[in-house]
Amino acid sequence: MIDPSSTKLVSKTTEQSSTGESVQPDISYIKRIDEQSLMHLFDGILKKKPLFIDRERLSTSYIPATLPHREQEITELANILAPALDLNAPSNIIVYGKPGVGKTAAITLVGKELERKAIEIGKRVSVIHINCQYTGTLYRILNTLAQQFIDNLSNDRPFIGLPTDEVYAKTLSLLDTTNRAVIIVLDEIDKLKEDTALYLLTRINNDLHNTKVSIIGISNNLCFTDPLDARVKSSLSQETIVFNPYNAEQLQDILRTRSQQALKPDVLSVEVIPLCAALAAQEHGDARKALDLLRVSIEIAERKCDHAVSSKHVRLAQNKIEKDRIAEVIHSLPAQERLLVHAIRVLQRYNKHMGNPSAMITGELYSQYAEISKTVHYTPLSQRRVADFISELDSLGIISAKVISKGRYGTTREIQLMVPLTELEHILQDDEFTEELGHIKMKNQTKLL
DNA sequence: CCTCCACCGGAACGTGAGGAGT
DNA sequence: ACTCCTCACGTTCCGGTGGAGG
Repeated sequence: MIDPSSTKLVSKTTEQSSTGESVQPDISYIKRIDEQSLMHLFDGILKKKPLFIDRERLSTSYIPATLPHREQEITELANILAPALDLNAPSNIIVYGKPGVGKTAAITLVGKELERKAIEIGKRVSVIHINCQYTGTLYRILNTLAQQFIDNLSNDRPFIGLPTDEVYAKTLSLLDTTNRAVIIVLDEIDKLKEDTALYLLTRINNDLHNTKVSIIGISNNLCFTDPLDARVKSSLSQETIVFNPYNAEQLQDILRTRSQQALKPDVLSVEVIPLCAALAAQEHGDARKALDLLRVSIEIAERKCDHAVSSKHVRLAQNKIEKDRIAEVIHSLPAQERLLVHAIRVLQRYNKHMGNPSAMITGELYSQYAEISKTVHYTPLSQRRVADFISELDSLGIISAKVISKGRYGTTREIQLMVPLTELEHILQDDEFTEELGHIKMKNQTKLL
């Protein structure tokens, strides 16, 4: 976030000093801002009565000491992992469950307890968490693993620029220096880009003498093992644990427990927790969503200086979360994909103007995109590539793209904007292409009119 | 019933940036 | 300078696909 006023300050002062004359930058107006507003900038905020005691407790990254309604899964995990304390390799586990059902939290909790217990009884047990979304190749996984065991005092460095088999060999030698158990947690294991990685990792114990390794794979996708090699599949899923979605009542429990620790008493109206829970339960019982909703509701109430949070704040929070998400997604898109969003915007505006309620189709959208690209002096990408962008925008929830057959007139995708047009236009207001495309929209419309 | 359109979407491949060892 | 790798981004090719229309 860049504060526009601060950029103005910078540009003004540099402008003055760049004239070449030895003039001191005029800072009188800065003083004015200081004295008149900045001095009191935080006063009002500080005067507001905070509703939080400990905001962190409602953060999705906070891992509480207990996880309500996950006792059974935690016990199961602990039973399977217990052999690690005798330096035996526990069975490999696959943990399934939708986002926000406590998979990662439960495993982190059990992992920490396992490491603590190991220290207590004088054994070496390490639990290493790797997110395959960011570390999706064998090479990177090996590097991450190796880094955990590199002796800080030695000169060993992470290896880059070596053949993968050499990195594998070096990682093994680092792992195998002493008797220990290592549990590798592969979060979002379905994002792993190489099947060979799983093959090697599940057979790693054959190449080790002192260390025992076992794998915990976490996946949202129940079918992710389907395309895998049968040997990998059986070795990876020796044990399977499924985390079912929380229902609304369980979500209420979670929210109550957390808010008791996070908030001052009597801050929440009675309907708030049931409403947050119900809204999150609609989306596959996602506790993260429920917590976000509650936290943002409280923040909104706090900002409005309200003494209690009501359903009104929850609704506002729900809107805000969705708007922020869409805006963030669109702003972070690469230029070509944003040009496609502009094409959608222009077509949607045109259709609305013409009173034409029908959805866009791929061919139509591609032509509009190509025209817009040329206007801003970009080379339009191939239709194949743009088809992938359309799928991506669909999965991001910005549009809905449905494959339909128009019979003799071919197969296409019917594309509908899922964000209100005015909101999309608002989001694109400060986009780098908007100004240049402003007149095109008009030209296009008059031409088509 | 068959044809055929306008795409879909998988597969294979190319390119170039970037990082670090040799 | 070269090697060995990842990774992002893109293209071309081509076998489907499903229903309107002949």
